[in-house]
Amino acid sequence: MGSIDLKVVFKKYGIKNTVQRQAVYNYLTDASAPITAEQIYMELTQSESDAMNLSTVYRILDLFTKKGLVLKSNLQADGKSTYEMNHMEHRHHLICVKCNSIVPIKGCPLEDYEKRLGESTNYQILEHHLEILGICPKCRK
Amino acid sequence: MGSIDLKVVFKKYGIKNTVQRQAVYNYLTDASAPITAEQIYMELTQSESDAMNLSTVYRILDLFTKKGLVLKSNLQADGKSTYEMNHMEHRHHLICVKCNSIVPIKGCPLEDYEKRLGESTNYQILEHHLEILGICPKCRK
DNA sequence: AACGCAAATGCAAATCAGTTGCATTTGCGT
DNA sequence: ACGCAAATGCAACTGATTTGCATTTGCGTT
Repeated sequence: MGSIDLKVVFKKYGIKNTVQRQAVYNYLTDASAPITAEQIYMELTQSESDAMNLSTVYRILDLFTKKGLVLKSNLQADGKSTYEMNHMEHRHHLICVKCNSIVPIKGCPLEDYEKRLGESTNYQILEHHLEILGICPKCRK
Repeated sequence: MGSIDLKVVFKKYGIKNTVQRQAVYNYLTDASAPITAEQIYMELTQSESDAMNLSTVYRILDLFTKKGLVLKSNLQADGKSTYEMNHMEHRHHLICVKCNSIVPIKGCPLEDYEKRLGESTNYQILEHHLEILGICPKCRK
């Protein structure tokens, strides 16, 4: 968890080191699911030491997203954007609708499909977001 | 197109018949891609005869969505919601990151995959959300 | 064919997520 | 330790969507 490590990580990405950025980074690292800017703000603000302004949270999330450290998505039904760490390897998750547990899925079912889709539509396909919802073995009982 | 037909359709869904609702319904029926409330409002307001208030458009879209007549989604990166007729079939969309246009994709690449995934993980798969981002032919130039 | 009332609409004001301008503070290279 | 560009805090703003309330409209009833 050391702040020394983070300084190095940030430098690699050309991101200036600040306490606020470390707090957001650490919070995102610990988060097991995509979260909203508001959630991050609320949580951090509760732990006094990491209090910061909401607009700063937005600015940091935008920065991290631009630098490729974080993934932003708009899939939420309520229209709020969510953010999560970019684990670099393209990944999808299986979400249990009962217990909300999230499990990463091995492999991506869309690799070939994307190629074909790009050819048939003449779009330059850049990326995709996929989440699969279901009920996990434990909750099925 | 007939308003007589629509009256019947509405009644089937328990929707009271009004000129505004007919106008929105007809406009959505003719639209080939998901559109925003604003777009519907602008278009209808231009054709004098169908002029109506923006909040009415929102209310009608909410109603249609609740009744299952229309699908709402928040895929747009710019935060606007889009609406389209519910053709009852499971659908995904291709979103242009430059112009934000949205095009429905024929077929779902995940049908078989879901079945296999369910077997291998022992999850009961319920549904999935997928958005594919790219650059459309027009914007590629 | 007019009547009455609940539901729908118009309008303006409110709300909510996210953004921006600007004064102040902080990190980092020298 | 110094100085300046970049980051933050704060408050005001934006743009999409929602809401309260007065007015209007659709539709079953007489």
